[in-house]
Amino acid sequence: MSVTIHDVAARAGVSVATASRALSGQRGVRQENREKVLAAARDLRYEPNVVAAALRSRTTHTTGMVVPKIANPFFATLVEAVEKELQGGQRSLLLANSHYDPETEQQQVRALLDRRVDAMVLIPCHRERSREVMEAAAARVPVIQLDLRVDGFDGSWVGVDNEAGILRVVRHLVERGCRRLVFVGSEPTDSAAQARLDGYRRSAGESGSDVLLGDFSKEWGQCAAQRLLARAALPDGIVCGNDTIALGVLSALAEAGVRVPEDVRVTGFDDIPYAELAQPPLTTVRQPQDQIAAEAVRVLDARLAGTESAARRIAITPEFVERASG
Amino acid sequence: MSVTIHDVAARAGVSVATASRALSGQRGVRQENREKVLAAARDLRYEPNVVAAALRSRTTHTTGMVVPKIANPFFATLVEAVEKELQGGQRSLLLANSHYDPETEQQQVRALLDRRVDAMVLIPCHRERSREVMEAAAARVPVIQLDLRVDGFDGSWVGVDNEAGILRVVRHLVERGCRRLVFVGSEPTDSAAQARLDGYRRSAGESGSDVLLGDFSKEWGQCAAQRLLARAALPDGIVCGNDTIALGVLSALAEAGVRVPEDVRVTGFDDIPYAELAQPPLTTVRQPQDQIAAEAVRVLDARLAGTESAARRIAITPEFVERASG
DNA sequence: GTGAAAGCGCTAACAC
DNA sequence: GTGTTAGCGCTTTCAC
Repeated sequence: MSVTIHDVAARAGVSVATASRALSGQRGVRQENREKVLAAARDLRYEPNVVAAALRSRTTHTTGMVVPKIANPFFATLVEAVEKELQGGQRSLLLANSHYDPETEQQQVRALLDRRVDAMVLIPCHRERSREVMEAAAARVPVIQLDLRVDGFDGSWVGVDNEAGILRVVRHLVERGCRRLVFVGSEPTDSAAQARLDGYRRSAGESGSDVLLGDFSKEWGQCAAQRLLARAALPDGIVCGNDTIALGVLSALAEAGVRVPEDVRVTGFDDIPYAELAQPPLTTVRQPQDQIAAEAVRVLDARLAGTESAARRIAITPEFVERASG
Repeated sequence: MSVTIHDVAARAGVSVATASRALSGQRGVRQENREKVLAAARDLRYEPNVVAAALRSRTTHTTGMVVPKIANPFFATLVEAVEKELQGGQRSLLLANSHYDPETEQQQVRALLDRRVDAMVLIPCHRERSREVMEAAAARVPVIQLDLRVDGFDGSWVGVDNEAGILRVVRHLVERGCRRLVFVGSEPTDSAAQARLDGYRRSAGESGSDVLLGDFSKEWGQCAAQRLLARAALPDGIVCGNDTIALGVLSALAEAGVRVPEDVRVTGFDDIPYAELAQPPLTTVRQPQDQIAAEAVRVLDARLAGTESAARRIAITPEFVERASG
């Protein structure tokens, strides 16, 4: 069979306890013994069984993460950033996808809990229907909500101030002379969709009621653009709920021969890598994903260390990025 | 503490052995007892400790995956597809990122091995320098190489026929009248970069030697386009190593006022979701990621079941997608 | 079909 | 500082 800590201890001429201490870098082992153990481990090509360690120590050094859709570059970038933060602390990432379905999300969270993750990074796919599972998770391990959050749930959250972002966009468009705005966004099933819609309604004056709601896909962007093209008059500014929608809108407008920004200005949200590649490059609102991920892991670490127990809400003000489209 | 299988067994009035058998759905338990155990588990809200089960049974029902860059939508889509396939078999995905660095890749694979994953899905970031770690991994658990592979390593692989894809693109451009082609791709550090470059060199005739090599980023696409613009004469066709490069090329050309496809035709590879949104929409080669992921999991399952032991090489012919850019 | 008992490989008390 | 010992919670022989 494979070599165990007993073999290492025997070869080093110490007990398994000492071997364990030396291997896990604890202090309280004589330097000479520590070296003997490490040498023995190397010689025998010892590979620690972290499953056994996890069973005994009740910590798996694994963090669970559930995202609505990995293929969305915005979430993928977030996953990458979280993975990178955890990596620094020698932890692994157990990843699951909810496909924006609260029931799948619930199963996934349960599976992660069964696997005894130490902590969880969750992007709850529904403002309301994700509450139950969030509470269940938070009752068992430290949980941080990333980007999205559950209404009326008293848990920690890190994300951007979505309303402020949209306000900034609308102000910009108005300053550029836009008078007839329209919002193309997602049905407010998740908290970001809700906040962006709220922000638009509050800041867009008379245009505040002109709103087209679907989901956060490029297909919806294309579809919404078709509807706008079918109107008697085009708006002079299209505020999109995210970049993917905006990219869809842009492609449909280009196909119809509408000029951006001359005929109509278009804006997005998120600043995904493809926003700057659009023709024209997309004016948008940048989410600092590395910062969001770093804060999230920091909150989790504080909870794990017992340093902090109260729920934290960290809203980062996003950065407005002006490009040619708006 | 939390409720264990002993509590469930006690409440059901059976031994832990019977409880274990009933809970894991094994046959050889009287129907009546099975139901009593299941009812007890439900009443007590029993949550199995899969860490303990894994220690004893030596299977974690977890698959490890290492990708070069999660944020790349091509890889993200692959991750999503693999996750979906595993999900069907009640398995979880431990995900890691190599950042295209063989040393990081090695650490990540080691960490996954330490965590006793049952199998691994690897996208080796380097044709040569990933060999050592691939061999180490393959010696311990079933491993499948996805998309990329290691030169001269006798392990299973699932991906597309990259050469065939490029051949098809070049043929198309030549049929459209292109005579002065150029290839903008990545240095052949990974197997796909190599195969695409080879395919171009073999099929592009006299243009076969006109090649600009960098990496698979949009920044490189933009940079390469600048270099082409600085030439005395523009080529009439730009074959890009992937879509991200092509999107970068397209944006730089648009900024310079070059018309696509009138002045120059541009093609990509992968068919990421943003390819069809480009202006003009990008002609490219589609990789059937769902199919690739499904085949990969199937190969792994066959190895785990002991049904198959020989290395399998599955090359899927990719589909040519003609759009306006080429 | 069922139960008793023996570990899986490790860490954490506790004694020295 | 070090060793002995007792489990972590489960699955899996092996008897019956």
